[in-house]
Amino acid sequence: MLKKANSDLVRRQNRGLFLETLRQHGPLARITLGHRTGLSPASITSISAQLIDEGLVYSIGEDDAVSGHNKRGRPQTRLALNPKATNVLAVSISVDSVELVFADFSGVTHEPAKLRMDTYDIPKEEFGPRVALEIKANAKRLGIALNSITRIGIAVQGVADTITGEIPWSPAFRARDIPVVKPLERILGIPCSIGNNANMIAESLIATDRKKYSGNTAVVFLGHGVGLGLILNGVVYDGANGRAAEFGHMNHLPDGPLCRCGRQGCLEAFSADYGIMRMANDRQGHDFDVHAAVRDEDMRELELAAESGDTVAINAFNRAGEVLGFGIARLIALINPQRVVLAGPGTRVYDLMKDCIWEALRRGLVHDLRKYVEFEVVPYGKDMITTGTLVETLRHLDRVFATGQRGAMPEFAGRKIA
Amino acid sequence: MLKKANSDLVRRQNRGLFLETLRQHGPLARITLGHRTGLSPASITSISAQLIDEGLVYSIGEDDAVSGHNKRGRPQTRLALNPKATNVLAVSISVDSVELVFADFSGVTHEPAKLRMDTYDIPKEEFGPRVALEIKANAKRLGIALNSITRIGIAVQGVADTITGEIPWSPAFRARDIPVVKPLERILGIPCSIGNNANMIAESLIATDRKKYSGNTAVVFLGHGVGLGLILNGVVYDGANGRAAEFGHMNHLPDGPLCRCGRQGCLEAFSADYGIMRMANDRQGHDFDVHAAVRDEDMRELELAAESGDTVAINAFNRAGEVLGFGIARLIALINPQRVVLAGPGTRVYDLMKDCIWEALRRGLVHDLRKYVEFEVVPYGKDMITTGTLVETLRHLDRVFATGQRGAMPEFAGRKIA
DNA sequence: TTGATTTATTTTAGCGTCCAAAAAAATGTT
DNA sequence: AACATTTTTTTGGACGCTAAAATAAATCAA
Repeated sequence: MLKKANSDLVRRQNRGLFLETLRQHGPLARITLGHRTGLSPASITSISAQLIDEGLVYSIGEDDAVSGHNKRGRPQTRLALNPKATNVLAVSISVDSVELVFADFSGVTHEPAKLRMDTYDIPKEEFGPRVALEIKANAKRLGIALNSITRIGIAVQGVADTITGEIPWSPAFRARDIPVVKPLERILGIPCSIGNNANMIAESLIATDRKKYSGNTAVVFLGHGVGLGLILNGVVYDGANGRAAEFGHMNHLPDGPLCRCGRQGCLEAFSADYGIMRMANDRQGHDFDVHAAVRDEDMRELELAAESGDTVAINAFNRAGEVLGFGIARLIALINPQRVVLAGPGTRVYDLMKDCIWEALRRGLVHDLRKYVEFEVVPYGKDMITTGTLVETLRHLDRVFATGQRGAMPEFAGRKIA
Repeated sequence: MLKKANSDLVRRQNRGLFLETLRQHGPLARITLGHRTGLSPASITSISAQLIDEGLVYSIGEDDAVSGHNKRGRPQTRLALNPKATNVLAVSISVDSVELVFADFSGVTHEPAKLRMDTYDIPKEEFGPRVALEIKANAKRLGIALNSITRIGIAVQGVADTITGEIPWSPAFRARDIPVVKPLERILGIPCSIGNNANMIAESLIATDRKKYSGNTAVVFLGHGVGLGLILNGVVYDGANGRAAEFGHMNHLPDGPLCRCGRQGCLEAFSADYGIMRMANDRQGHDFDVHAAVRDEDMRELELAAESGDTVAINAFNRAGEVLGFGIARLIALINPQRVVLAGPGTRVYDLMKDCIWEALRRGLVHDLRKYVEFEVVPYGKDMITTGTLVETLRHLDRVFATGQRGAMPEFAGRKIA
């Protein structure tokens, strides 16, 4: 259904386009902005005057060697996002650790603050306040005024409900339905949003190469669990309850091995670290505790064993790859993405899984569908999650600022710092 | 990524909104259009004057008892889509049959023309021309000038590639990659588009109850095959190659029974009519010809047997339901839709499958995801497919006409009728 | 019958945003 | 110093929307 359009929409959209373009390409001269956005020089002048006036954008002089344009004529003056316009914060939650990354409006980050926290056993109503406390302390430490932060993005390992702002289930917590967004907003008075790790990785991929990833892309995250970020028509897909893409808990084999979620035969029960470890230990029975976190060194050891020819270890990784392959086959049958990206620490052993993934794809997917999909394994950087969270958060702010009326941000009205 | 906005966009969007609103609600007075669209009376006057001038809309007098407003004051004059503005055509392709439904711009249809055609054995390059011939003949018979038809929508059982306009694979054809859109466009000189049945059913559901279905909805079609129409964020999802949602060929069980697509263990191999029939005949081996169409009377007979207590028949339907349930569980894990709709002739025996579907959902899906999804079985009307096709086609035209410049329709430029 | 009242539609005057074209600015070239 | 070149700003107008005023067309009430 279309929406009513008027000059307000035009302003919002073109200001948004202006900010987006600066964010993507970095500082640009007005003339270049004109080319990139398709707007006329006159409009660019007008919009930039406003944005400069509002403090969102500033002029960074002539900057000597503007590549390619050191000819004659009036020199270009480049415009940039004003770092001082506002600050944002990315929070990444995983087992026993919470990471905070502060950034300014131009996207420049401070050194990440990695906090150890006993997430697993913390009472659920204490978690939000505890994080809020840490945020206050670290902001203070870095000399960032709390009221200069206009938005907080949160990434979580596990299921994130983007609508309620809670964590319905996560390997990081024993408890369920942990409220995060509400307590943080209440205590800090700053708008928050939450999403899952895989979606954030998808966001960071879009940011690094928009053209490549902004079609229909599925980002499969391999690690302690198996996650999925879906980019559909250039936008990260959230589902009806903000809980889409529970790829790890997509059933592979009815009545298969026990999964952390309590069901049997989920993909994760084969292909996540604990599934692989269980398989390697040949312990299908209930003497294996699926809830125990697999220690990184144990996993490394298993990888080494496989690489040096241990058949039991190799079989475990092969099986993980096979099941993953069938999962991806199902995914492709449903979504028909242009591109499937494998990411996460689990890709370290991609070589041990590769052949089985492909064999499963051959067995489980018609050639017509398979042949168009491009596969890619991306080297995993831990910062992909916080980067993606920041990108998402800043883009949201761009849209808000594009309205050009602070009044259009109800969440800012009468905001007080607790 | 945002797009540049200007007054052109505003015009397009508001004219589109105007037409969409009339299409959805039927004839409306200007004042009501104002309320529905959010546009001011002045704008409505201006837009309607243009559309009337262009012949897209006309005034249908006062029409006596305008419900609720037979009070005093200046009477409303209602506006309606002008049936004479243009004509469209929906073509529905299935095994041995091609159906043509002509409609005018207001959506009023002529009696469907159901043509018998030996689709299965027709040489692939003859199919398009053959259909074109039938279209010409039937248009003539109905007194519809070919050049009054501005768009043709085609629905097909099986896989439709919306980008190439071909049918990569369909149970209706022995051949593969049957060109449809190109020959029709070449011979008739009319823009065509193609889609699959399940998507068209999804379109027709959106048209009947926008509010209910335009969130995230999955429409599962049960019949000779198993299809899926995905409505994501209110829009029917097509995938990267226009071939999304090959739900029927989503693998259920590695190395399971042979499917028509040549793979083993596809969902369809259990839950489509031929899968059920094979199971009932207890013929897992290769003495069962998966390519033979199941006759409707045989299927009815099996249904009757099951309903009167035949355990073999009951087991076949139960198994079909179980596999379908696991398929839906996987679908929900990936997409997290608000609503899952079962449609198609296969729903006749929903009662025989219901319990197994639910049991499979219980086994294959975490409760957290399951609890939010609403299930629905819609009575199947054969016309859902052509209705959906027409709706989709007319909406496309609305958008084209909304530009207000025939020049904006490159496909119309210099069009000649062969 | 006539004027008051009511409701729908059209007209008028003005606003915001965009854009083409002209003007101005700032530098290089000769 | 005059001209050339390129970027940016200014000017003047177009388009589409809207509030408010004007008009239209009916009912109601005396």
